[in-house]
Amino acid sequence: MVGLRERKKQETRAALSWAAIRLIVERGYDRVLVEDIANEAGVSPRTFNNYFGSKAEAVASRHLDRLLRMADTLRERPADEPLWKAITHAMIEEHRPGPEVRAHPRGDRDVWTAGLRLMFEVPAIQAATLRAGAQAAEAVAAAVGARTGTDPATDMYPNLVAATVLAAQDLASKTFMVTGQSINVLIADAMRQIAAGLPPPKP
Amino acid sequence: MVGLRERKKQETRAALSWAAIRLIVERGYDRVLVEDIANEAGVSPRTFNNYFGSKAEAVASRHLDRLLRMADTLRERPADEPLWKAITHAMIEEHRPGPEVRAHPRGDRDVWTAGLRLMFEVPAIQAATLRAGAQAAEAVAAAVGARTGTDPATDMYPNLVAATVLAAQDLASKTFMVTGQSINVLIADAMRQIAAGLPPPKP
DNA sequence: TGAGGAAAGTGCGTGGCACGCATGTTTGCG
DNA sequence: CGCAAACATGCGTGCCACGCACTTTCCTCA
Repeated sequence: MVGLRERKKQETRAALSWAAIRLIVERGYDRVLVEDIANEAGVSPRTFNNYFGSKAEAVASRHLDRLLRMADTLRERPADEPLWKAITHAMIEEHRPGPEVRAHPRGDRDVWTAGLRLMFEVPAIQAATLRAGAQAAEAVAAAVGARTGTDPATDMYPNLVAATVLAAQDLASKTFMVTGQSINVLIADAMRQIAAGLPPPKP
Repeated sequence: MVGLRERKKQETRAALSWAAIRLIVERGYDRVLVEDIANEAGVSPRTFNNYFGSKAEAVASRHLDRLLRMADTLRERPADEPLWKAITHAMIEEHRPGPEVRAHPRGDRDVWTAGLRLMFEVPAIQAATLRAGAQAAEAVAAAVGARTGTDPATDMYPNLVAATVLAAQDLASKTFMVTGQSINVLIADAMRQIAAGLPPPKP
């Protein structure tokens, strides 16, 4: 049962995050005040900091949500599916624009890549994004642990897998941004190389 | 030729970083002002921000330096050494306390682990540390690219290797912090698993 | 060797941010 | 319907990051 309270809260959170991204893409990071974002989202400036600890965190929160959904998706893959196949599926799955993206006005490719660019180029946002990745890695490690019968608290294995997966995700995004190749292909390629032990290319 | 100017600068930088770590370990992150750190390092508060953009960055800078030295070390390994062996060597090499650590009063194990703890537990420092890792990853990718004849700008391979190596480094540190196992053993183990393609454990 | 210039250190001022606290307002539940 | 908890808001505060102008220190080259 999801109360109206919880729903409103998620809406406000999403509105703030969207507003932050949109305004910062338009004007640049330090020409956007917290006040602007709050106004855009129809909420008081003080409320902004009830949801996010900083502008950067607001921008990164959409990334975090996506990664956490990926971890959930991984949990729901059939248990007898091979690990690497399940992970690759989960990753690709979450790169399809969700309903809230389609519902949003002008949530198209340009805005998406512009947002990506922020994540890699604005120092404060890069830091927040990486931190989101670290949080998500815990969730992924838990999922991998559940699937392989290893304990993330004592065993490096699931954490290694999680960290590697997150790295592949970041790298595929970065490469997509630069070369424009299909992100699904990039992800699949990265995962294939990792599962093969990253052997040096034979020249 | 290294002028006195450059030397002084590095000394000030190191003094600020040390002061930041020491004070924050003692009192906690938000009970240390930039002013305190500057005083401790014998420099004006304004000067602090000529070296670092934030308290967190000052703490993370030692980590960054270490990782960059690791990239250099990797470049200097014999060219005919297998890639994974060279990387593992470089990683372990840089985990020996350098001369500036031994020279420093009380630069012992407890301070080291306390500093590590900061990196994982204080949000702002975690973010700065991760960002340092991302910077270092570029240097490592360049070294791997040089060694394998791949181009980090266009090829995912060296970047995948770099990201994975950095992840192993972080994870080994974290595991060391929790379990107290030998960091060298942890690094070697992590690298072995990665080079083997992270196969799921057969129960 | 000493004068010019670049780089580093410093003091001051400012806009903005993160957050504690107190208060009003909405929501869920018995 | 009414109460308690959760949430939104306003206000105030301490700190921070940084621009600018000025002084001091060091390097270079004629």
